[in-house]
Amino acid sequence: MDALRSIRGMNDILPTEANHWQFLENRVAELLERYGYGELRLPLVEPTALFSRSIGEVTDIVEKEMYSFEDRNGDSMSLRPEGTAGCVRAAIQNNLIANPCRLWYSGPMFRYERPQKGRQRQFHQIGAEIFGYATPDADAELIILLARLWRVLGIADAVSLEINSIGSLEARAAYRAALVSYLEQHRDALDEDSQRRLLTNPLRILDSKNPDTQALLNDAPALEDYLDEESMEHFAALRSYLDTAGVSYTVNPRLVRGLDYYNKTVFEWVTDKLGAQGTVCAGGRYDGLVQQLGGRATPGVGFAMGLERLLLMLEVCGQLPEAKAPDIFVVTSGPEAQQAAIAALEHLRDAQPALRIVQQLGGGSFRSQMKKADRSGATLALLWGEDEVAAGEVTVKPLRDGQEQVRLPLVSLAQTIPSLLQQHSH
RNA sequence: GUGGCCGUAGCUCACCGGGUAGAGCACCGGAUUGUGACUCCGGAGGUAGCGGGUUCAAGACCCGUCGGCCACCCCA
Repeated sequence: MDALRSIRGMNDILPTEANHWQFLENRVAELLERYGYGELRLPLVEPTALFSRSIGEVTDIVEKEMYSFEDRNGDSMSLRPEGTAGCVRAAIQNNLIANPCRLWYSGPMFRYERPQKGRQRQFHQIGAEIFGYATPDADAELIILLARLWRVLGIADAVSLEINSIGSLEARAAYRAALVSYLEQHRDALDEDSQRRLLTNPLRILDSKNPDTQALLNDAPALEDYLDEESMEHFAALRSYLDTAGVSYTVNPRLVRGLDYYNKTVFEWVTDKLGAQGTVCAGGRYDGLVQQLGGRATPGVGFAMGLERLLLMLEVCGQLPEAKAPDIFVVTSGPEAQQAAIAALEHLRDAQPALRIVQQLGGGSFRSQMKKADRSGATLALLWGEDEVAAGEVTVKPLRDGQEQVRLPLVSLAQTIPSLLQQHSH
């Protein structure tokens, strides 16, 4: 019988890697809490309509990338392809937006795409949203927080910030019409994908990777010429906050985003170190979304970062934490010694809860147990044999620095171990 | 959804249309019967992704399929 496999693009995270995940998740969570964000834990499955109404009916995400199905009641539901929609839904449903608030969430997202580097079908994001402030200081806080995060993670030199304003809904609609009208006159010069986007999502043509298309865009109407006064002021204020905070950025007038709900500010942190999937974190403002999803009109702004991509960044930048070796590896010889060791180790764990203590299971010759002790990377080996049991003692052998082993009375083990570890760790 | 490259031991990879498919690392045992690392000796581990075809002969060539990687697309 063929062994079953995980679904394509949905990967197991193995222990070594899980350490890296914990490291990253802990750093991000600590920082968000420091800025006063509260965690929200959200369902992985939501009504399909939540996503089609927020992300946009004709976006690729909704049209061909969602895992949608009917439950036994016949209701259409979907695995969430992103986090903002669910967060907004929860904020409305639980009336979190009665007052302004800062929220964050994390977890797996699902999109049916062809897997490649930095892109899988189940991927993980941490996102944060601010509700209730129309002012650009909210946009600035998020971006400044992120700049700090990259410094904390040691990847600040490898990412750069691009920002843009896509204006109000009305400004964007006017611009879209002008852009489409221009591009339709040059339809034949457009690449195939952009011709398709002309009908579905014309603004996305702006960040096409096709050089001919980009050349054509040089003479196209510019988004910034269509911006409304309020959006321009908002954008100028944001830039000034960033300047003051010392956050450097480039204004990319062709930066749009794939999701329909954005207005005014959009931003992306990008890198050239991850191949084709260079966006590590992205976000923007969505002042109409809460109302669109049935809540009282409430401005919002937020971001999401891709954890798989950030882990790749940490690896590239040499910022992953070292594997955790045990502090102590326990070797025993004979059944009496094993009995004595089990009892003694539980006392030690009571007295020193922070220690990582690994006991050899399944017996084996003393020699092979010692080999395992060495391979484990432990700082100290604790050795119990007949002699030690008879004497009520234990042998402590340093494994890393070539120092001599010592024998201790069992009763003093718990209090002596910390200084021995200190002394012999490399 | 489209295209390119790739599937041989747990891992990294060799091989050559013709003998029983190899190496390094890892693993197990021993040299050292209570002491790891360095060294030496031995061992286990493979239906060559799967299915079909060509051939006297296929792991190798062809087709299909599944999987992986990369790019397009999409986006975190």
